[in-house]
Amino acid sequence: MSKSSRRVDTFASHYIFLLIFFFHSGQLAGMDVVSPELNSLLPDEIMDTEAIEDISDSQAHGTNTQSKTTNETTVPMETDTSSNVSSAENTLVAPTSKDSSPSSSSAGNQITISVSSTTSSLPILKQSLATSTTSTKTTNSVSGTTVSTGGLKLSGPFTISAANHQIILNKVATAQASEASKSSATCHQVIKQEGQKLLVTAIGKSGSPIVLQLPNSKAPVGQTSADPKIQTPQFKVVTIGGRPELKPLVGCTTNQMTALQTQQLKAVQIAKKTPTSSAPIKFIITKTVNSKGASPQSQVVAGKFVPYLRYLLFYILCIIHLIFIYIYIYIGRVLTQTSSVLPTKTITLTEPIGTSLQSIPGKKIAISPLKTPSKVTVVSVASPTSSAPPKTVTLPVNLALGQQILAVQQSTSASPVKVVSSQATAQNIKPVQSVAVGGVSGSHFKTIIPLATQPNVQQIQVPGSRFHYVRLVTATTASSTVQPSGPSTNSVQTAKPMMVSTGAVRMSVPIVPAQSVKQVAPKPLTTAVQGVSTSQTQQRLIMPATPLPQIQPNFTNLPPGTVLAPAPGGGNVGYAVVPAQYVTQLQQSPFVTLANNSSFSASSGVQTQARLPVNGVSTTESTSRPRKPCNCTKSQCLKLYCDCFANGEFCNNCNCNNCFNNLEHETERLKAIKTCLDRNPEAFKPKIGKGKEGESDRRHSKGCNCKRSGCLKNYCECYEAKIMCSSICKCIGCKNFEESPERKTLMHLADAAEVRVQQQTAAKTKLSSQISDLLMRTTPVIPTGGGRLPYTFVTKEVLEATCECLLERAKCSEQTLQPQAEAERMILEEFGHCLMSIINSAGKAKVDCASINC
DNA sequence: GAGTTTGAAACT
DNA sequence: CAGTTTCAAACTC
Repeated sequence: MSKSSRRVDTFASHYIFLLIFFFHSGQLAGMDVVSPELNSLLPDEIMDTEAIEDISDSQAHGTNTQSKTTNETTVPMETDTSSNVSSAENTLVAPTSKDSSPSSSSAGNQITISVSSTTSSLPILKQSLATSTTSTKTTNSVSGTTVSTGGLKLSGPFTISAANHQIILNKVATAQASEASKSSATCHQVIKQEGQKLLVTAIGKSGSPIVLQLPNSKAPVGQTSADPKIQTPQFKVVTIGGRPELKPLVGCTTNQMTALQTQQLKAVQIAKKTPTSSAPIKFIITKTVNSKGASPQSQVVAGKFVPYLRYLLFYILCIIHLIFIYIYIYIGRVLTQTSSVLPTKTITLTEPIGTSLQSIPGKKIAISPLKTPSKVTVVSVASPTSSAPPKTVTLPVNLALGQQILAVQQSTSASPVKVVSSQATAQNIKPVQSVAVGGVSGSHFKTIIPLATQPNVQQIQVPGSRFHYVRLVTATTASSTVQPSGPSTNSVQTAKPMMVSTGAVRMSVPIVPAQSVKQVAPKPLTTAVQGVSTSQTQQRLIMPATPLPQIQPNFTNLPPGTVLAPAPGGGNVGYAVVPAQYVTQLQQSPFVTLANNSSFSASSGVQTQARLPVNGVSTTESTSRPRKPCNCTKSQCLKLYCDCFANGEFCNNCNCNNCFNNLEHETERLKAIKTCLDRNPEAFKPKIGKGKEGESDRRHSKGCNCKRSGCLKNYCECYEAKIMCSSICKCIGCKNFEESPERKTLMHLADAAEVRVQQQTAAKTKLSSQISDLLMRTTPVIPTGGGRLPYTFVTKEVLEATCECLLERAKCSEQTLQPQAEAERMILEEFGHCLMSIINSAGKAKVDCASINC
């Protein structure tokens, strides 16, 4: 688990602990968990409206008599974790007070409590006003009306059975419930209860859930459990536990949930770690919202839990709100820090028509907000007007990132779009699970915007690889609606994979069709946009925008920080590698460029341009050296005459005229790139490459053709690259070889000049530091007053005077024939007087200086 | 800074 | 592939 996840767990555990503590306190004090006033104040949206209505109805009916009997009898129980848990088949049914033979197979109200092996994590369930705090002792089978297991309380007829490391309390509504639970207190028997169920589940130390099940009594008696037709269509699950994933409550409960129910499940999950248990504990409160099969009896029973559930849900909601606030504060801080560099992006999303999503009005669906407050991922899905059925796309997001998804959906499709968010979140640890992409069909391209990092930085989920941050360079005018627009009409492009290799990381970026890209891009796109950046260094290699076959191999040689930019004009051009340092240009362009966020941040304000590594030589030297601006006048900087263009860079701060080497003329530029590559496929490859075996490590790939310069001037590319001419050079009168005296002389001169420059620089630096040090020593500044320190007043004259005073005192002592000890004392006293005089003088001078300054 | 030189790139 | 032209950097004054 990532740090962020752990942090969230800690964050959530804090509140959960308080919550549980409060519950315990209230229970032990014999108070109602939720007062009527508080209960009335609870917002209705906390709980499902239907469920509340059902419960209210059940309470109004009051047909269930079990609530009366709950207070009458309390069956002390004690959970024997060592024996009962181990016995998988032991079904212990305790006799209830009045209901003689409760049966789990009865269709009446049942409370099924599955207790894990340990009681350390027992939840407190107060079904009614029962206040018994007796510790329970689990026998083989216990039935009763009130059960207290550690902190757990149950009131009303019930049966308790332990099976499979679980203690099952089957609340028996009617006397019909009888032997069946005795005979088989396994989960299946519990499952047999039909109708609505209220499941309060906590996972104990062993991880087994504690299930409080309130089934509806409408189910016929003796009905088998596996009937899915009577299953409640909806559940509301509140899970509190250390492990984010939603584990099956009980085997029987899980079996009851069909796939449809799973989709309709609303889950709020709170990570928690019990202070008393090393293992994470999960409380799962499941409330059915099925209003069809509600029986009066079960409704009454469920109504008893309404205060508790309301209370619990209210606090959980509060916790969620707190976490959201925390997230937003954190994001706000991050955005504030990055807002100066990058503009924030406005993402407007509309709710899909006919969607079956949660009724969150904000058009944003917070998925598992409790997981990580550090990062929030917003997935913007701009759905086109295509009639393609929406497709639920699952994003295997890296868990370590601990991000969250604010899934926002824009879909004009009539088909409902499902966000399998909470469910997936509950089932998996991954905080970011799935995103529904409305209207997207067949797209494997997912875009996630981690707001915590940079507003425009997005992540591309590359299959088989880790997250790759990319960045959406949006248009200057943020559109409120995510509508793919642009002059480009070539929306269909063949997907072609690109291999980007940066060191040990090799990444395959599938180029999806432009149409799909448009859907994920929240900004108007003129064409398909792909950007991949895997490092923070800048790039310098320009790759052709056309889908030339010879281009793709070059991607393997892409330097880190390479950015792929789209062709603005469309046509047959696809992607081009643009310098990462031209983010500002990209930001203002209508194109979308994806790049490494760090590279963007690092290069946003830097005008220096990096060069490709030359034959493995580190680029740090060349990177630090700013590229010289070009002065092209006739080539429009679209030919290899231009160094910028040849180096795969945009012209920046150049002196060129009529420059086309920019994004404004990207079409022409791409055409020029294509032309150059047609002429020479290796035109943009570095000219200085590795030599043959035994030769120098670096040599010119083509060799020079010098005739007059003797290859000893910078006209010669070999000499300019500080390499010697090789056999492939066609130079005439070459003097750029190893034994060349001219070359040696030149090199010596050059070295001497360089050394001289370095020495001068070092000397200047040293001198400067010495001067400043001397100044600091001679005139130290008092930080507060700005005057001189007292010791600076101990000048030579002062020292001489002090010494004279001390000598005079010594002479006096000698003349008076004082003993040596007395003489020394007198001298020391005199020295003290001198020091005091110096200090007083310094103070006076300081005051005077201050007065003068005033 | 203007002019010249030079050689790579571009063109034929 | 060779010759020519174009071009911009390097160089000189």
